[in-house]
Amino acid sequence: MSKQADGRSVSEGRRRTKMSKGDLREQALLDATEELLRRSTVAEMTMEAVAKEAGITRSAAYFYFASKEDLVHAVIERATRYIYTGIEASAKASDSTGLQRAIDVQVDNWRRHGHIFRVGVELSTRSQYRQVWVSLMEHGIDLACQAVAHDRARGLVHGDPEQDRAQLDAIAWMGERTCYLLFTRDHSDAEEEQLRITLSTLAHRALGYIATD
Amino acid sequence: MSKQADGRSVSEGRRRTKMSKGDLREQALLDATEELLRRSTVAEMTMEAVAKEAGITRSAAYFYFASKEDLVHAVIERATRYIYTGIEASAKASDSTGLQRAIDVQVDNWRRHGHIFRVGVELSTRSQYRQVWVSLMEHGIDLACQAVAHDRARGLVHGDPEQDRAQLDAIAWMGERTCYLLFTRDHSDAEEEQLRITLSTLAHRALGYIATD
DNA sequence: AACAGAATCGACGCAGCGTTGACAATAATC
DNA sequence: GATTATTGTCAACGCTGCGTCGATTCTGTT
Repeated sequence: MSKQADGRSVSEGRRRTKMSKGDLREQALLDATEELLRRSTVAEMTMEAVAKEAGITRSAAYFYFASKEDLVHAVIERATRYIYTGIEASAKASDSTGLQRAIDVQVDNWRRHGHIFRVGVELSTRSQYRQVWVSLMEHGIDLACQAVAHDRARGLVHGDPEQDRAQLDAIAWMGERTCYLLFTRDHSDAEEEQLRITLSTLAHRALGYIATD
Repeated sequence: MSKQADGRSVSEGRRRTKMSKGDLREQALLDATEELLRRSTVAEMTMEAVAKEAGITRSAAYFYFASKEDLVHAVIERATRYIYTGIEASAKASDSTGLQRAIDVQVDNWRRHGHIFRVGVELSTRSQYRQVWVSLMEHGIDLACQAVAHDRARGLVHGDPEQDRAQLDAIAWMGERTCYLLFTRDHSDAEEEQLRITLSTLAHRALGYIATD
């Protein structure tokens, strides 16, 4: 669909890569898209609307992004970069377990970037883009894995670490799915908290954390 | 979108409900759709193709189903009815726990009806159709709940049953998501077995089943 | 035979995506 | 500052695919 091997992002029309005035338009398009996606699904959102919101013509938009999907893809990538740094940052210590923190990070990210994550999930049903979403998840799972390993080193976990990866994999997708369902409908703070507790309890028990609940 | 309050299914064009020759065509359309959906996503599948496969014109198809989504919806409903009966049937006793059986049923259903389930997941990102899929899942969760209650009565589970429902909810969606990911890509039998084990272990530990692993 | 309803089809309108080619603005080079 | 290349813009076009309509044929009933 687009190049990815070379330096730059997956999404460019016929544009050269060089700093210029039009880069503002590119940003404007990304902003417009992200904004519109807050209230519509990918299918509902139209290029006409995006272009209008960004102050240009629909066809002009195709100068910057080769296709609608590429545009959406770019929005996700941009958000992803931002989110990644957030994940690393919150790896600082606290009194709770590393696993607990990993779960908190996931739920927090859904709270803050739910509109983007929602789009990621939607797009992940298209075979060409599934990998984008899966990769993002796997990055999170890697971090969770490290957190659990660290917890083990602190003697917080019993049982063998053989299955940790497989379990965390399943747990992460459980979090994704339940968060998706919660954050794409009206819900109370209490429900969020309840979900956080459920996921936490479940994960700690499953991995063999010594009881503290 | 369509009526649902009265007797019949959600999907009818302008057709009267009466047994006739054209009912065969209706079946043919459903069959054609199910067949095409084995190899395409909903978005990729075209009404032209479905109609051709069923031996009629595209516009003729609209005599039977008001829209493409309604047609797909009908396919899911038909399969769902079939699957429901299968679920009830497999509630017969065995040496394993009820929870184990519930998980086996889920994985088995993905093995057998994966192509339909995949479509359900795809369609569930459309707000109008999410409920269809959620309802199907909830039906399964209800059964799993009963199974666990029964296991408790047999003394297989310790801890309080307070959170059972919430936990099973999360566990079910974990199963859905991981099965979706596995069954929509090439995979070996071993991977299926591994998934089954992971889900099973995780669920039993989380709910407080007495250790047998 | 006559009639009603069931079923079929071709043609139409429409939304939305992506393309093209001509043109304007901006920057680079001399 | 004039020439040229690059960057950016847009209107018009073509295309696919969905859903609709009205005219027409088929089928069974009285």
